[in-house]
Amino acid sequence: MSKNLTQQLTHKLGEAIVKGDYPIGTRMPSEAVLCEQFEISRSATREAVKMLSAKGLISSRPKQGITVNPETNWNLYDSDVLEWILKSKPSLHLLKEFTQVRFAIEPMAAKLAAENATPAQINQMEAALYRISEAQEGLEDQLDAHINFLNTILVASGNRFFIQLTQFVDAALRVSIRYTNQVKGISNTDVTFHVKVFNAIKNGDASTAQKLIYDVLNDAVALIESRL
Amino acid sequence: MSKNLTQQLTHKLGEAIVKGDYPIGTRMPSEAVLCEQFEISRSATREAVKMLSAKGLISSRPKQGITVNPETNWNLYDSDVLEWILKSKPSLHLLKEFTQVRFAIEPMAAKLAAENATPAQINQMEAALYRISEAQEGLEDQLDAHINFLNTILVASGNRFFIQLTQFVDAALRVSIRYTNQVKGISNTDVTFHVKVFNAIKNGDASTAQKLIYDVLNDAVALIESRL
DNA sequence: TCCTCATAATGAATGCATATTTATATGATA
DNA sequence: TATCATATAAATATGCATTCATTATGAGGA
Repeated sequence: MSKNLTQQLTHKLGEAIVKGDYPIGTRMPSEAVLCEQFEISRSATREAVKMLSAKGLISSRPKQGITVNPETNWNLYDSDVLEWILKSKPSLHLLKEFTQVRFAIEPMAAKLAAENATPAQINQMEAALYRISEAQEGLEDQLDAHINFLNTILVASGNRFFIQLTQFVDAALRVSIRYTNQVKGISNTDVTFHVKVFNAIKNGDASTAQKLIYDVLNDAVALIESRL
Repeated sequence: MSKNLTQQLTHKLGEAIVKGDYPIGTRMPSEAVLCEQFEISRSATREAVKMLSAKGLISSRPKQGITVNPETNWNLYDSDVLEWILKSKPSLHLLKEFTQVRFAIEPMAAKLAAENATPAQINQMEAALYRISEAQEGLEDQLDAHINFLNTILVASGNRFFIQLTQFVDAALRVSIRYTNQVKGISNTDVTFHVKVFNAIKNGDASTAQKLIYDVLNDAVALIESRL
C-alpha cells in the first residue's frame, strides 16, 4: 500500500473503476458514503476524488455527486491509469492495442533519433546495447535491458512527447512478456538486430532505422493477431 | 474563472509551472504560504496540489514541501497540461514536436481504420467529409471540420490509445493554424485529398490510406523544418 | 557519534457554507 | 373543481475553512 490515506484510496478507487466495479456513466457513492466505507475523513476522500478527476476517470459536481467518465476521457497515458488497466484487464486484446501504439511510435522515434541524437545519447545507446549482450542469464534482465535500449531511442528522438512514452513502452513490453513468456519473437532481443538498429541511428541512416523497427513490430502485431 | 477555488488555483499554478515561474527541481512555496498568497484555505490549496501532482507536475512530501518535477514526469497528453503549454510556449519548435507525433500516429490510425472501421464509423467519416466541403466560408470552420474528420479516423482505428489522442491532434492543429495562418499546405483541407483518404479507408485499402496521410505529414514536417 | 528535541512542512479530521435538484404548495386560469 | 405553472422550501451533495496530528529533517548537546 502507498503512504497516506489519500494515495491509498486513490489507488483503490482507480483500480475499482478501471475494473468496472463502478460502471461508466453511473454515479459513485457520495463522498460522505465513501468516508464511511473506507473509514477515513472527508478531506482525505475529497483529495482522492480530486486526483481521480485530474486523471479524467471521474467528475464531480455539487448535489449531482460523482460520476464515472466515459473511457475516452481517461488519461490512458498516465502511469497510474496504465497500472490499473494492467492489473485488471490483462488480455491479449490489450496487448494488441499496446503493440499497435508501439508500431506507430517507435519507428518514428528511431527515425528522429537517427536525425537528432547527440553524441552523449549515442553513448547511452551503446551502453544499453552492451547491457543487452550481457543480460543473457535471466529473462527479467533481458527484458529490463531491452526496455532500457528502447528508452534511449525515445530519449534520443529529442521530442518531449515521445520521451513521455517511455513509461508506456515499458508497460507494453511487460504485458508482452507476460503473454509470450519469451522475449524473442515479440520483442526480439537478438543482439544482432539491436546492433543493426544502433548502427543505423549512429550513422544517421534514418530510413533504415525506421524500417528495421517497423518490420519487427509488423511481425509482432501479426503474431498477436494470429493468436486472437 | 467561474469555477471553484480548487480549479482556479490548479489552473493558475499549472500555468505558472509550465511557464517556468517555478523552475524545475526547485521547491515551491509551502501550502501555508500559497494559502496566504491566494487568500484561500488550506483544504482548497491542498486539493489543487493533489490535482497537479496527479498530472505529474509536482510532488509533495512531508517536511520536504512541494517540488516541481522534471518535464519527463509531466502528463503531456493531459488536456489541461497541453492547454497550459500552448498558453505559455507557442513556438514553432513546439509545432514541430506536435507534428512529429501526428506523423507517427495518424498514418497508423488511418491504416487501422481501413482495417477495422464499422459501417457506422464509415458513415460518420462521410458526414465529416461533407462538412469539410461545406465549410468553405471561414477559416475556423474549415479547421473545425478538418479536426472533426481526423477525429473520426482516430475513433475508427478501434484502439483506445489512439482515440485518446483526439484532444492532442486538436491542439496540434490549432497551433498549426496559429503559425501558418492557413489550413492548406500544413493541414491540407483540399477536399479531393480527403476524399481519397476516405475512399481508401472505406474500401479497406489500408496501405493506401496509410501512405496518403504519411506523405502529407511528411511535407508538413519538412515545411516546418524549413522555417526553423 | 549518536540521541533527542525543536521546527516546519504535509496529513487528517471536523464543522459549517453553498449550491442544485426535487418536491410540495399555492395561485391562477380554464 | 381540476389542472398546470410557478415559486418556494427542504434535502442532499460538494465546497470551504479551521483545528489538531504526524512526520521528517536538522541542529544541538551529551
